[in-house]
Amino acid sequence: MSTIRNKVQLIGNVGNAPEVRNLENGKIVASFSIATNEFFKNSQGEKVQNTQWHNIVAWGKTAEIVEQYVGKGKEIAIEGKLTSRSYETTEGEKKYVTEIVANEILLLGNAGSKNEPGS
Amino acid sequence: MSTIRNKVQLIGNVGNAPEVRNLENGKIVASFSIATNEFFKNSQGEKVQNTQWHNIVAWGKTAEIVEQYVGKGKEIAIEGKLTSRSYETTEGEKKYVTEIVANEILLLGNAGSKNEPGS
Amino acid sequence: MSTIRNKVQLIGNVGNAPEVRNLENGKIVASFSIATNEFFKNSQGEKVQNTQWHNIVAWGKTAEIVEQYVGKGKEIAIEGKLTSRSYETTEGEKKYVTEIVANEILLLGNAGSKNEPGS
Amino acid sequence: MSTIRNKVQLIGNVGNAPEVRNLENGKIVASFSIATNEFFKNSQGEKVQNTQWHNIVAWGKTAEIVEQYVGKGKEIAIEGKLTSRSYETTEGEKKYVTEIVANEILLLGNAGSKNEPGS
DNA sequence: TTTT
DNA sequence: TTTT
Repeated sequence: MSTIRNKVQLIGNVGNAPEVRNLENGKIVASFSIATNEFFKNSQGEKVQNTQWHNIVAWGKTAEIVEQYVGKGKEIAIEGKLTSRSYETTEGEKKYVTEIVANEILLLGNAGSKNEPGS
Repeated sequence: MSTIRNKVQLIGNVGNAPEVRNLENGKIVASFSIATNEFFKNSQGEKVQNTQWHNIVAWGKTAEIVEQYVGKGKEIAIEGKLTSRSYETTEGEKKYVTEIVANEILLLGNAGSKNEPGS
Repeated sequence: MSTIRNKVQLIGNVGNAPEVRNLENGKIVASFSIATNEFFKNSQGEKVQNTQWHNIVAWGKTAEIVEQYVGKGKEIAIEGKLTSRSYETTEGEKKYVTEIVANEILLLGNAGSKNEPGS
Repeated sequence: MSTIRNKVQLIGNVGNAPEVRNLENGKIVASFSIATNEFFKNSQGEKVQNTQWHNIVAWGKTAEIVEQYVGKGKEIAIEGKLTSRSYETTEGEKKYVTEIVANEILLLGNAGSKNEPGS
């Protein structure tokens, strides 16, 4: 899989408990969101925070790492590729989704296990 | 501007003539799309191409570079940050847009000027 | 400063107390090393660690951040460009040095202040 | 192979014909150098070019791509990890080498084959 | 929905 | 010279 043309690198905090599903075809997929926070000063000199939320999807072995180690609030680094896809809602409305398909995840700082908040 | 937490790097081809606008506040903004192509073999061993389209936005000096040098079909490298925003259509429908705000653009290969397709 | 052509990104641990110097020309420069650790299994299935050491240099505002927040053992992410330079020793021997000139540094995990090991 | 902790990305021109060797253990390795050029204005407002040279090493399948497609002067993008190693010369002098072990190579612009200078 |  |  060539990724040099399409690469996303994020360092941020996990926003929710990852959802991990075992598909009928035997594949495993994990999805969760992460927040990247940017801090800067506005024109009045006040500290301002800009938070961006990103949808992350992981497959296979990477999904298993998510299942074992990634929990809400954890600080992680991820690398992946930026993808968009569309689907139709049950009402027939077309929806567009942008996701990052992660190919690497790194636990940062006080990782601990998913349920033990670090040690 | 800190970008180490939120970074997108794309190498691909420009899909349309960039739209450049001079805003009332004196700022300049350019927008265009680029396609990243990934080639791989499917389960039947056939060569398959996966194309992803990305919305790019550039401000200020970077927008001026776009105006001068970036044209449809050109191969470029861009680096920026991944952002999402929402707006309401005139029909009151809420729309979500994901864009890459470019902070650096590099013209690759046989660039030429915007209107002379290379030499 | 264009960095899209020459970019290094490291996530690792600081190996020594950074040396910060105020030069005669009024500039400030900080230098330190960081270790990046890669873990893998060898052909006997044993866990092996490959550690690479990197020389980091930071100037100006980035050097001041180093002075204030970066201490031995801290986990950090850095981004910069890869540079090589040569110099002659007092014995007249030519030496080559490869360094990463950091333009961005991010403190990870339980950062704390330089002298208080986190909280 | 985890690369998220140690990543180098270069876009530049190949400086020499790659040397490709088939080792006794059946492995193949390619080595070459690339130049990254940075353009800026000095304190007198003159345009200045800073060129950095980098040693690239590629193994296996990536080495074969080098052998087939990478020639002197070509513009390429590479991604890899930064490594240092030492060896002793036949005179017993210890030498240090810094190299980028490439895991991905992308031919840019007017690629052509190695011996046909593009088409 | 995270974090500082 | 770091860390897990």
